[in-house]
Amino acid sequence: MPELPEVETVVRALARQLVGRRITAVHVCHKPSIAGTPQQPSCVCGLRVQRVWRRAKFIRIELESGMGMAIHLRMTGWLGILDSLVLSPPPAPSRKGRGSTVLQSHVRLWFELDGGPQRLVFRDIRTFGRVWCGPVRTLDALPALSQLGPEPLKLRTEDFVQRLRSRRGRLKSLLLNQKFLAGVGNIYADESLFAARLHPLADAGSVSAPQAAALLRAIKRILAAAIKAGGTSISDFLNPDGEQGWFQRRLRVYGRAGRPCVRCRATIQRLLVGQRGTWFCPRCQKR
DNA sequence: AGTTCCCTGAGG
DNA sequence: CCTCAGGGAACT
Repeated sequence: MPELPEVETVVRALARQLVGRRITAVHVCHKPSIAGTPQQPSCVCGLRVQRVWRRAKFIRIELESGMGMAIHLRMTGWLGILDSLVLSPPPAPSRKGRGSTVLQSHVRLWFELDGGPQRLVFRDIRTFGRVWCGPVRTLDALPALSQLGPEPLKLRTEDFVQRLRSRRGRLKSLLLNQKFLAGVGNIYADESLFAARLHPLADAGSVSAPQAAALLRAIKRILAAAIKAGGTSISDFLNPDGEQGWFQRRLRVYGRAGRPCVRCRATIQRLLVGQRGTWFCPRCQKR
């Protein structure tokens, strides 16, 4: 489930392999993956990749002539460069390998690259991911991109404190709201709230200024550590080279229902917040 | 602000 | 067979 650190991991790996390459052809095998694209993906053909960067959980690829792409992996999207592509059916349930063959199932579209057989491949098991192609200005104006809140790693404490304390509602829901803060998802919201000892159901407006400052510090520290670890691989996430991240070994509360809190040994509990699984320590995290 | 729905695979 | 995983658009 790619969140900010996983998308950053993808972007860093892709930038190395993709900048300077020219896209020569496009194949779309699953139309819904390009629903809402301003122009057909073929609009990027013949253009050289100039920059690969991240905004929130969006991958941005900028090409010559002011053209570009925006890609959202949602839960099960994967982006990478494959030397060969032999479209294969989804693996049988027993085949849980991480080998290169698995990366060739659920392929939704791919781009051919100049100077070789390599292809930029987008695969996505659950088909929630999207690829948008068109002029950079048009992509920037898409509602999902233009309405994004600030990047947490660039946000100043005083700005976050002010934003948070002017809002009402459940603290965790606010952290997941991409218009409020861009890039935090379910895993890092729970981990940050745990680190800051704040209850996921706390009312945002009732969080004190020092608590809010501590929360942003926790968010920044955890996101930075997860980027350094190459992201979290709970079920699906693999980087463009097909490798797992290792931040899942450092999760302190996410997915640990029924197990003892690493700080106080109370039993970690799970509840639903906005239909999202939410893990917290009932003793450490006060409302 | 809160709920529903989209989708496929894993696990009970 | 059932439930769960979850980002975000669309809905109430």
